Parts: sequence; structure tokens; C-alpha cells
Amino acid sequence: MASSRAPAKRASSKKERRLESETLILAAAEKVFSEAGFGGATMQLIADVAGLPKANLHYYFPTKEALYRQVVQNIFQIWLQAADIFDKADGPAEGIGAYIDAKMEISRRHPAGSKVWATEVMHGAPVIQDYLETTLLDWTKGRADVIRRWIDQGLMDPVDPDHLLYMLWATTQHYADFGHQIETLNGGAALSEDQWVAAKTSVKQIILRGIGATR
Amino acid sequence: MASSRAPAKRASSKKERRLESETLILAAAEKVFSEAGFGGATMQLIADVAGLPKANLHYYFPTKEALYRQVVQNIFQIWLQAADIFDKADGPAEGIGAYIDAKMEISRRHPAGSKVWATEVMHGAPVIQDYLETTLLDWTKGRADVIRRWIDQGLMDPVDPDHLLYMLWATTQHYADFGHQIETLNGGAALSEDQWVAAKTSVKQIILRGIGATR
DNA sequence: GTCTATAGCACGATAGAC
DNA sequence: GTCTATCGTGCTATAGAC
Repeated sequence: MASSRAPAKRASSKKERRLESETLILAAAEKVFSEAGFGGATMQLIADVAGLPKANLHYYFPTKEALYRQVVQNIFQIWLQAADIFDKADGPAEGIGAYIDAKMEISRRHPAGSKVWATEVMHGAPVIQDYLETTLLDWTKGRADVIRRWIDQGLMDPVDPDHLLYMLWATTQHYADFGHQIETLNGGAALSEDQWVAAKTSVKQIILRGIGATR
Repeated sequence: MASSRAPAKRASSKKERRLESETLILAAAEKVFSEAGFGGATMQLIADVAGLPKANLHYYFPTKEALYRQVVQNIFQIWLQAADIFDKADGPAEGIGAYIDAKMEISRRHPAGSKVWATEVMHGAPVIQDYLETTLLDWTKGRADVIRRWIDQGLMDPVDPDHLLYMLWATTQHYADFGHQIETLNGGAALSEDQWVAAKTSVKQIILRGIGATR
């Protein structure tokens, strides 16, 4: 080996550069796909937002669809991580309350990702159908079991677990997906810190009271 | 005048034929736009679904955007008509309950329209921003006043009217916009009649209890 | 690894015969 | 009013110099 060009550090640096460019492209792609849809987005516009020549995108991601697929996968991971909160709770007031808070925070911090996911599902999930059928289905079944256990323990009213989960997804993601509409109805201004607190409070109050989990 | 070619009937027949073709094209366009988005939809595909040559579409609608705009406007009208129920009610249990039923029925009967609307709003409402700022804003203010009156009369708990309206929109439209996801989680089958009843019941139960309007 | 230049293709729109 | 044939544009993707 001797002092031959420190391959470990070199490789790491290369990987880092690649990761950096990929992250930059993915962030730009998420933004553009969310605003224009898959068909409306152009590789040229994504390249402009990322500050790179168009050809470089094709160097890191072979096709437009491969880039899109990676964007959707990233969002899905964020959803799943928020779900951990659900399991660590002793009862519905704590577990569902914390889950609503987490999902509302994601709607606030990652609205573009939520929109890309919503559009993908609305178009029939052509790219991520396998995730719906495996990971999401498993997750949903597991959480429905937790809700049923809480009902059996008398910690909340008997409600259909599936429809409760749909309501949780719908209400929280609405603040991301329909953020533009909410902003318009708010006089053209984005929700303030206080308004976000009010939104979280309202959602938690109505749903937790609605399922009889006021503690 | 005399017996000169009965212009009234002729014109009516012409108008009817025009209306028929327009309706046919609009139905096809709603379907294609909802499945592919504006950018992904092609005039050729819309023409194929409508069973007409592509050039005929441009005879009835000058541009792709004009056709799209008409589709979105039609959906907006359906939303507004469902809102009448809200006003005719004596209290929240009746008014909001009936509004949920009506919106759920629209999600079931016009899922494509709901999806086109959702996509349009998610992309920043480039085509119907004026409707958001005028008609929808006015409607929302009026309904918020009704809710505030019900609260003052002690017919329901004090909740933020705007966030309650967002929750009503989010939960009901979710069954249209995310219908594909719900179907997948339902084992790949569309919701049955009984399942739709369960969905309506769950949504009404949780929200009406949640706002203290159980009558 | 990066960029320029361009090939190849599909689209929206229209001209013009019927 | 209806349809065929086609024009011009703008896109994805790639070849090839650096």
C-alpha cells in the first residue's frame, strides 16, 4: 500500500459529491413536480431550479420517470417515520394526538412532497402501486389493530378503525395539499405561527372528542 | 315572415346537437384530465375517449386550456349546489350532517371532477384563482357566520369555523381524491354499498360528536 | 464528470377538401 | 359542421467534445 493516493478518503469524497448533486436535484425535482405535475414538469426547468445543466440530470438519473420515482419514495419514508409515535403511546388521546401533531408538522415542512404523493395516488399510483399493496397495507392493518385494542380497553368509543385513519390522513394532509386554497381564504397570506397552532388544536379537539378519547 | 323555414325549431335542434357534442367532449375530458393531469392528458386521447376526431375538439373548444377551464368550472358548480343544504337547516346536527351526506355522495358520483379540482388547487390554481378569491371566499364567510350563530345559540361547542369547514372538505373529498388508495387497502375492490354507508356514518359520528352537536 | 449541440419524436393547432 | 393531412414547436434523451 505505502502512500498510494489514500483511496478511502477519495472514494468518500466522490460519494459525497454524488450524494450532494443527487440531493440538490431531488429537492428541485420535488418542487417542480409538485407545482406542475409529472407531465407539466420539464427536465429543463428542474435543471434550472437545481442550477445544473440539463444533461447532468440524465447522468444521475437515467430517465425522468426514475427521478420522479425517487422523489415519491423519499416522501413515503417521511410518512412512515411519523407513524412510530402511534405505537409508543399508552392510549388514543396521547397516541392519536401526537400522530396528528406529527402529520400537521410534515404538512407544514414538506408540502411539496405531500402534493407529489397526492397527485401520484390520484392518477392511480402508476409508479408506487407496489408500496400501497405491501408497506402501506401492512402499516394500516397494524394501526387498526392498535385502535381496536384501545376500543376493547374502553379508552375510546367504538369507531371503524379504517375510516378513522382515513380521516386522520385527510385532515392533516389537507393543510399541505390544499395549502394554496387555505392561503387564499386567509386573505392571501400563509398561516401564521398562531394560526398553525389553532389548526392543530382544532383538528385534535374535534377528532379526540369525536372518538371519546378526551382522557 | 310567412312559412319561412321555422327558425325557432331549427336553431333549437342545432343548439341541441352542439350541446350534445360539448357534453360528450367534456365528459371525456374530465375523465382524461383526472387520470393524467393537464400536462399528461393529450387532445388525441380525449378525442378517442369521446369517439370523435381530434380536430372536432378544437372546433368546439379553441384550445386545450379552454376545454380544461370548462371542466373545472363545471365541478365548481356541483360543489356550490351541495352547499344549499347547509342554509336550510335549523341546527348543526341537521345542517352539517346533511352537508356531509351530500359531499360524500358527490365524491362517490363525481370522483373525476373532484380530482381535477384537487390537482388544479395543488398546482396553485393557475386557471381558477379568480373563483377562489370571489365565489369561494364569499361562500366560506357566509357559512362561517352560520356556524358562529349556532355556537352562540349553544347548539354546538365553540370551534374555529374555518378549520371545521376545512375538515369537512378534507374528509369528504378524500373518498374521491384518494379513492384509489382506499380501494387498494380494501383488497383491490371498490367500496360496497354497505361500506359507503359505514363511511358516511363514521364521518358524521366523529365530527358531530367532536363539535358537541349530537342533538 | 461536465457540458453543448442535436437527434428523434409527440404534441397542439390549423389549413383546406368535403 | 366534419374530417384528413400536415405544420411548427418543444420535449426527452443522447452523442461526443472537453
